[in-house]
Amino acid sequence: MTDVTETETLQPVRPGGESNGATRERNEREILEAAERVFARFGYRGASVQAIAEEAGLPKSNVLYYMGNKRGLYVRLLERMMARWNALLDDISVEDDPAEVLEAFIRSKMQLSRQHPEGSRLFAAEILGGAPFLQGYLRGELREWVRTRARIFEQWAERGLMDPVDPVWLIFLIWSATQHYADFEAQVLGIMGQDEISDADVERITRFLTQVILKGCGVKPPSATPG
Amino acid sequence: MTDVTETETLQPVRPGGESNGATRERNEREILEAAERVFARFGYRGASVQAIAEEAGLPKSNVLYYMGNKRGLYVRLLERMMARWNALLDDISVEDDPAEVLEAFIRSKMQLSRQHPEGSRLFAAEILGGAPFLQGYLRGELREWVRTRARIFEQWAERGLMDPVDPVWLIFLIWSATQHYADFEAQVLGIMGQDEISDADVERITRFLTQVILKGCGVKPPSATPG
DNA sequence: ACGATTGTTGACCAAATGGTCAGGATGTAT
DNA sequence: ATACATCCTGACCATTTGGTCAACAATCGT
Repeated sequence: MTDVTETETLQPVRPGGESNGATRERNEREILEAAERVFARFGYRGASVQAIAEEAGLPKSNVLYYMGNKRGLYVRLLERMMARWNALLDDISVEDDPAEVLEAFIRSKMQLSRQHPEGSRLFAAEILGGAPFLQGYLRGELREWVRTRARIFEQWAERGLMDPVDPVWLIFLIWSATQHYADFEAQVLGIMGQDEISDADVERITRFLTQVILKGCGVKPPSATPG
Repeated sequence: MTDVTETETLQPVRPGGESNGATRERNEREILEAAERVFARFGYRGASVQAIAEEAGLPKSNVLYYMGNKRGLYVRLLERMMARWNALLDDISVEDDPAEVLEAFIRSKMQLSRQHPEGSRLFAAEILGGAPFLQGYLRGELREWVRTRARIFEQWAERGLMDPVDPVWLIFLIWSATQHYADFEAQVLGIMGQDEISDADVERITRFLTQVILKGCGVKPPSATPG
């Protein structure tokens, strides 16, 4: 493809074959997806390696061959979910438009719940159980993330761009409202009498949340900044 | 000790002993509370009867003596939680003031999460796992409850008392926002750097949610109804 | 005092749990 | 073809699971 000639001489030095790596990659991917479903449904303790193996269509031994043990598999899934999380935490600045930022925030969080419902539920189950594996993350990275956003919200309020609401609770409000459609999907479906949440539903919900929350916080809709 | 002579002749007419009933009541209460904690933390499958027994300070056999089996115990806890739920679902009418009703709704839901955090988490875990035991409730009672409220919200909108937002998503928004502080308590505490949510916090959060949601829906604050 | 109901619990069971391991199958590169 | 690493998996293990049961203790109404 590219001028990999040099690299080719370098890389194959790795132990074993390379298409083996392909097999590993394929199996690990399927195991991870199966495990995500099972852990999300039954929680860490309630999920059995056997159930994960069956979900993946593999013998239990094979799952353990790739993943080592149950705990490691679980931690790996949590880390993968945190990585997805971090991927959409693009930086914002006081100079940005509050309406645009908040809408983008709601929209991206909604999409994350939508695209990875099992991961979302896995995370929820972990927190429900007291976050035994995520204490550090919550009190570290995530806390810092919240703190920096909160400061910006406060500055916006000082500039009269939005009401002086508590920024942390605003963040919690957005999190809970968006996460709800993944975590409580069974409840939402049961009440709406449907068997799935359509893309159109998601779009409407996103607009609803954006409208209510922005208006509720007194955020001025995006406008050409006055000279 | 006291002049119980009369009472003794009257009450014991009941079948079996009466202090027996007291013993049963006391033990069942403690078992239910212990079980609620354990189920909330580990989910249905993840919770073991042994763990519940230890939490209650009783031998496993004794727990099973009172509760029959694990499934029955779990169902009983769910029903107890649904009963608490229903207790605060007082009827509302189109004639009521939207602001008052919505505030009361937010406040009572917040208090339910506050007073029964384990029950709240138990419910959340059940829904997370696909609501295997609550399908009927969701598609029946609860759905009907939502439908009647939704109609009233719509009528309020027609009368210009609030914006024409989708009433069902408004209900979900309130549910998620309030439930969040019980279900995601570990996250909230981790980020706020506290080890408990104080009464004052709850009051402030309630006010925040009321303010943002009412304003966001264009609900006119309570006022003396004009002529 | 006495029979009956209720409460208590250790011993026990088949099944499932997470995990190990030996031994073979499958490939890959030379 | 040979050597070597990866892949695969059934057999096996100690422990835990939900649940039963029989024997015993406590309390009750009479």
